[in-house]
Amino acid sequence: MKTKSLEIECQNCGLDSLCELLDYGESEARLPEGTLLRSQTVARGETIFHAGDPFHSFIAVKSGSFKTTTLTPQGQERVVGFHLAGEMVGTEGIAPGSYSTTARALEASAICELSLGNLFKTGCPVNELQNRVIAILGNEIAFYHGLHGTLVRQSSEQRLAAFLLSIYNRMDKRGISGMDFRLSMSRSDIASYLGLASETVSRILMKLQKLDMIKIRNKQVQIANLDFLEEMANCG
Amino acid sequence: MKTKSLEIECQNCGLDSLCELLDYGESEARLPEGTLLRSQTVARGETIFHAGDPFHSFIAVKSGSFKTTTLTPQGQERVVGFHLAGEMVGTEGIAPGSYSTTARALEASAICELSLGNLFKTGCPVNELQNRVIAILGNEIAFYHGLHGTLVRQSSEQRLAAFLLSIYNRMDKRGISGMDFRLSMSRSDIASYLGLASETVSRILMKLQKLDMIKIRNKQVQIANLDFLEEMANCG
DNA sequence: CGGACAATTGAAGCCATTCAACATCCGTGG
DNA sequence: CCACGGATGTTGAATGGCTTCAATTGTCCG
Repeated sequence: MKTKSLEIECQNCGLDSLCELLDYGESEARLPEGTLLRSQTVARGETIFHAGDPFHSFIAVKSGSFKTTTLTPQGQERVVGFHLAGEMVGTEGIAPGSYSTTARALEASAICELSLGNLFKTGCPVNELQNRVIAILGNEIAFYHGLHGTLVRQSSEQRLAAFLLSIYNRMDKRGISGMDFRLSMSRSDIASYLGLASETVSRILMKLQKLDMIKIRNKQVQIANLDFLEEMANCG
Repeated sequence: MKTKSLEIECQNCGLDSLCELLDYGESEARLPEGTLLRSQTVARGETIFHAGDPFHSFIAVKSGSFKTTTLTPQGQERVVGFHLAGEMVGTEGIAPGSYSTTARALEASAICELSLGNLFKTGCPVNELQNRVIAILGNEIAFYHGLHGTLVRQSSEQRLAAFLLSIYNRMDKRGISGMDFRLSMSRSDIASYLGLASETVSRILMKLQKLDMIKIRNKQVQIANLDFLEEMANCG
């Protein structure tokens, strides 16, 4: 692609509240080896953890994007999440102690890792650290909780409109305009995520374009009428 | 109903890891007033918080059950969660600082409340307390995350079978046999939760009975063939 | 006992899937 | 740089599942 993968600012990253406490200023040198791994690059298609792997660190997407998938009992992949720049990946593994999904890069990406095991050996104020972990987890709960509304609506148009809006909102929240973005995932990934057939995703996207809500060219999406899109997501 | 609402043991409650730290033994007297409110009774139909209310405490269901709902832009209620004895309610409000749902008792119930504001004024070991809060939140993330698989599957049979299984598993986890239980919510509540029409819920439940997977009489459900039910939830 | 509400059942219509064919994109190697 | 081939995306037609509307039955609570 011609578009360079944009690296988000630390201040717009989901891990920032922890990083800030750990290493802003001169303190980074005091961290145990391997505690904070900045901007590890990940090639397109590469996985950063597999379902069943032990949970080992907090991971935030620094640039690019990931999909998380589970295997159905029949052995086919089901997409359960997309993770954009600035967002966390793999938080579902914290309490069980192991990941329940496999995370794969949808494009050339970069991640930051913060090791949980080493975290509490640092000399930094643990109270504050834990409070910020609690805040991060609370945000994850709120996000996953809010998903219900967008996934369990009958009309495929509503679901797809809501999906596009969610990407718009998530990018906007991280300080990047979401009016124009690239869908790094395939149509069938979207279909799997929303519980639709990939053909249906194609059809609806074309329809949204005919209705002048979006302009879509391959993977590039431009939101043409935000209000109209929101109306469709809400009302049908 | 003839069936008496069963109060779960503290050791099977989602809040227990916190309560244990706070007041087992003789320490309860030292807690600030209103920190821990044990077994507040809630009448059927009563709400314990509304969407938009400020988050004020960790809430666990001690007995009975609740539904959490949001209002669609058209003003109709959408069920986004059911909360059984031993489970937490309202955790989605922690990070935003306000609830995004309204929680209503589906039957005569009881809850325990643990005030977040007063929590850290106690003389108890805050580190350990925070660690347990983190564990609780992690569990919530894992639960909500796992929902995706059961909600986003096309066949209504699969969704309903998975729904019944989830109740079975959740009761089992809390030390109550889930082979025989009472559905405290209405058919239309289930329908709203799963994104189906209430008529479809009725039809599928009757069909599951005809297939000898369950026995159902009004709200009373008995699982007759667990393996078969699991097979349907997984394969179709 | 009666009335309101909830649940079941039937019939018709629509929407999404499925299967199939075709078009386009994109990386690869000539 | 262009041609090629596999992968991905689009489009069409037919089937089937779920919804909708409607009527009936059943249940709960005054």
